Amino acid sequence: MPRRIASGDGKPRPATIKDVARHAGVSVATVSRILSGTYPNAPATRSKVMRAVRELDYVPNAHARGLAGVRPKSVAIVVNSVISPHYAHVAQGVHEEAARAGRLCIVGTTGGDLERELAAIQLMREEHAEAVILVGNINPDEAYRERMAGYARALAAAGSQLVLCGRPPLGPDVPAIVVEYDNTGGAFAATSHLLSAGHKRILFLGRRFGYTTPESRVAGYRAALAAHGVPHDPGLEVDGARMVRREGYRMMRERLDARPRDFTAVFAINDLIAAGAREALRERGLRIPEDVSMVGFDDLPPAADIDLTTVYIPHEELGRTAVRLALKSETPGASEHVLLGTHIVVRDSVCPNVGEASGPD
Amino acid sequence: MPRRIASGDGKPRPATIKDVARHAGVSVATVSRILSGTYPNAPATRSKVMRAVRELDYVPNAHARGLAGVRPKSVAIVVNSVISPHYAHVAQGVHEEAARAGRLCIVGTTGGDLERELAAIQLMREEHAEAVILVGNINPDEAYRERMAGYARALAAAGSQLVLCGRPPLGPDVPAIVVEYDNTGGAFAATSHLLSAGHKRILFLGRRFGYTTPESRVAGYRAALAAHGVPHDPGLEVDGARMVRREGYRMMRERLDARPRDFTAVFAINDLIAAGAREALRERGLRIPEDVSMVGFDDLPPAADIDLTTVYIPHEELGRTAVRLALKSETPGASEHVLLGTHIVVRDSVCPNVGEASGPD
DNA sequence: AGCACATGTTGAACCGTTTACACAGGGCGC
DNA sequence: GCGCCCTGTGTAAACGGTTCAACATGTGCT
Repeated sequence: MPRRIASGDGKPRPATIKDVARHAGVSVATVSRILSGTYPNAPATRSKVMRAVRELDYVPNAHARGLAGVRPKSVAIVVNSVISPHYAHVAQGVHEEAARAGRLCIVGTTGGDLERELAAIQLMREEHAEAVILVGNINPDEAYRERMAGYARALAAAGSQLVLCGRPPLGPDVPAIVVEYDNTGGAFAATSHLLSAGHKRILFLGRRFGYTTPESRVAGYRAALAAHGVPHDPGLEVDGARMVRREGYRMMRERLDARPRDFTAVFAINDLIAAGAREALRERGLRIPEDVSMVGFDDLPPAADIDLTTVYIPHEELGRTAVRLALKSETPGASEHVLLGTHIVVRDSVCPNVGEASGPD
Repeated sequence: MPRRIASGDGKPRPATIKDVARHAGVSVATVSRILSGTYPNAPATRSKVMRAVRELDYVPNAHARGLAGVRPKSVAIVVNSVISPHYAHVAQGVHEEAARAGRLCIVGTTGGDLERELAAIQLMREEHAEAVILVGNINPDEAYRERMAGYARALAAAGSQLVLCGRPPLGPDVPAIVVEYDNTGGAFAATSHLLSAGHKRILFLGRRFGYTTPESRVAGYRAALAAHGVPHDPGLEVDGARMVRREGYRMMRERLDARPRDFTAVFAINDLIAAGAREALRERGLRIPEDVSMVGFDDLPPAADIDLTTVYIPHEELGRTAVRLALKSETPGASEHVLLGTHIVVRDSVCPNVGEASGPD
């Protein structure tokens, strides 16, 4: 039965190491050493102390320990949102690996707002976490680079390892571990898959300038067209804003409203966009894959539900790798660059193209 | 240009409040008071200090502050998994409200394992977070109650407010804020919806004994049958293990393998189960809603994709309310009980039943 | 001129832990 | 019997903030 120490005014307060020391009849140093387990100690003393710990229900104070120079057992992660499946899966990987190493996770969300991201990092500097993992797509303009580089150096000075996850390096002189996945290769494979089925008019849905992830995927799309000797029509690249289902619906619907259909296949920049576009096509009586072929990107839950052929990203592996590398590096401020592979997952959303090279109708 | 203090060996180290004080030519007490903003101070001093803070890129050390008796600005949350949509949405609500209040979130995951949950709480006690929010379904046996009650009191003693989110109270004498949603009412509404369409043989998919959430939903199902004067057939309640898609598929598939179909409608305990069951039905050539009507529970992403009528749970509101109530209560150890409403969301998965009362065939 | 009083600032104690350093006592070789 | 190492323990000084009590300084009142 744990008994709580009563302070002067009768309110219970958590037991401290001093209480344990008094209870066990030893000094605080002895208690500390026995609990840390890294110093020689006599079995008799040890059992006395452990009993006191149990009886008083003592847990060490993380703040005091942190102050005393022990790096806190925590990993910080900054994501756009925790309900966006990609971020959630990366976060899951981070949590798994962190839990395995006995670490807690400190999570900050940004809603895609750069200022909120920087504010979160600032708060995390105060926490002195072992690692600060920034995940996801970003618009890396010059001002951002400047500020983030400063934060990177500040984190290194505070002893925290910065990790960029699915985001390009900040520059050669900025200390950070970078864990990326192969966007361009995945987009190349997806586009090639459609091209091999005979499609030549492939709509790219969700282009977005300035953001690294969409740009890499567009690059893969174009490279595949070039490799197959299919002419590139910029008119087939549709710009999108947010990477959500509704936006996919909007893009496809507006496209179909604006002009006759001039494509036989769609490469959606991610599965959510694909799901939205699919809905807009269905409203027009167009079915997948009979009338229109489609490939997505991400291989997240909606893909399986709608039988979508898509590109698999090792979401959780990204998170796990980020934590592993960060905890491995002794000296914060390490630099490293890892690229994880992607691959295509074939389901039932692509049919051979039997129509005209320039499209149906 | 922030300049970092160089320690003896040349390595940069983060600036401390002493550095700021020296740089500004005042005492540390003055710096502390100006930064906390709660004491009177002269404008001239203030600007001197603020300039020093900027120039040295000073951020306060959360551990030191925590040690000095200021409650850390953080909220802890324990969930089953961060990729399970329900938990993710609740967590999103927690994050939103926490971010609004300038708090970081400390997240622990359990994978549904009670020991890991208790271990996470133990770690969180060390952190002295303002609130510890436990979310989700649980199997509250007596041993669990005992231990959790002990933890609740320990948290209260440490000044942290315990919040149970979507989980029943631990007992009258255990200090905790409880935020639940109306499982029974939602299940009643869903079942009534099917009954009103003329269905009398309604399969309940995903019963699970001992767990609070499934039990409340079964209770709502039975109450609706009783209210409509429809006899209750225990043979229509199918037991499930985990609340995932695969399990829904398994249950429906085994049911259809085992005996002729003796139901015209399905009430799935959640949307994931519904999605899996739908797949198994489709493999048998049974379509929704033409051949079988179906209602789910949760109103999470898969539901919209498969046009599923379902019961809406205020996931994010649960998280927001938990944080709001926890931060509101001055004295940790407050007790409160809130019940949030649910309502049915009608999509396209229910048809009027035109067959026999006892089912088709 | 003397006093009360508000305003700003400071020195120092304190929070709970780790750890460098000092030291006690026992076994051992000389 | 003496010095030595070895093992285990204690003392006290950090760590970086907050805050209480004390103290200057300036202002208005008698």
